[in-house]
Amino acid sequence: MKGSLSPAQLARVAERFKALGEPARLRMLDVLRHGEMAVSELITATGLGQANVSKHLQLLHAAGLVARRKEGLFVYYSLADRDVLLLCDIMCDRIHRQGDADQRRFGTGA
Amino acid sequence: MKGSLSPAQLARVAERFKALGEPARLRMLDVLRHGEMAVSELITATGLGQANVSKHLQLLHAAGLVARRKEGLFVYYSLADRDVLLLCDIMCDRIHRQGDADQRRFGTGA
DNA sequence: CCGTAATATACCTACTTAGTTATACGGTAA
DNA sequence: TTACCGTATAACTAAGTAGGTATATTACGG
Repeated sequence: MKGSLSPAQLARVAERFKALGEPARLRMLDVLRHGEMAVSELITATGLGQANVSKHLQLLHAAGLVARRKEGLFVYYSLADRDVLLLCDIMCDRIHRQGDADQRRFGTGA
Repeated sequence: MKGSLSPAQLARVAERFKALGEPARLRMLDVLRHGEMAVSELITATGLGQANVSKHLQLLHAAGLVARRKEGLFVYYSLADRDVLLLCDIMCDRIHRQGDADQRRFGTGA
């Protein structure tokens, strides 16, 4: 029930959705589906720059979407909980269902 | 399965999450839970400016989150489908569950 | 036709942010 | 200690965007 949310809570909900509203971050979360991963692995897996990945991870962590674990030189990140994937899957379902209906606004891809 | 999404589809998923990542738009969607509503009603209900509401509605419509219906001078907007609320409720659930744990980053609320 | 109401859009300003490069921090190994 | 590796952060640029005011568009009533 969204009506029971204070403005601060509303802002937190928005913060989290906004964190999901970036293709690079969605890709990182998708990569993390395979399990806990160090920053350097995410860099390799996504092809993004090191500083960029680090910043995205800070943001995802602040939004409570990923968890951190330090071990020596490495910092391992993982999905905070299964809701993260649940949200993504619901949204992806919509994409698949609407499919071609949406493509007209994008051409055939790219 | 996010892995099956093309870059274009990934961008669409991000577009939709981003559309949800704004408190003003979340409020508008929340208001629309009561049913179809004209722009002027949304302006009154949210207290936002007319041009601002109109722009937010265009964005929500482009993201496929709301539906439009014209009738004379009025344009009625409504939630595109129940997934919109489902997503919000899942996210709100997280907020409620994590509750105080998150508040420490925000003080007692603004 | 003209005036008016409801909505959309153009334009502007201030703010946010993705991405980059360079550098700082923290931990390890020699 | 010094050198090095993994990660974080600072500083900057460029692009996006929320919000406002003013104007355009559309549809109705007179």
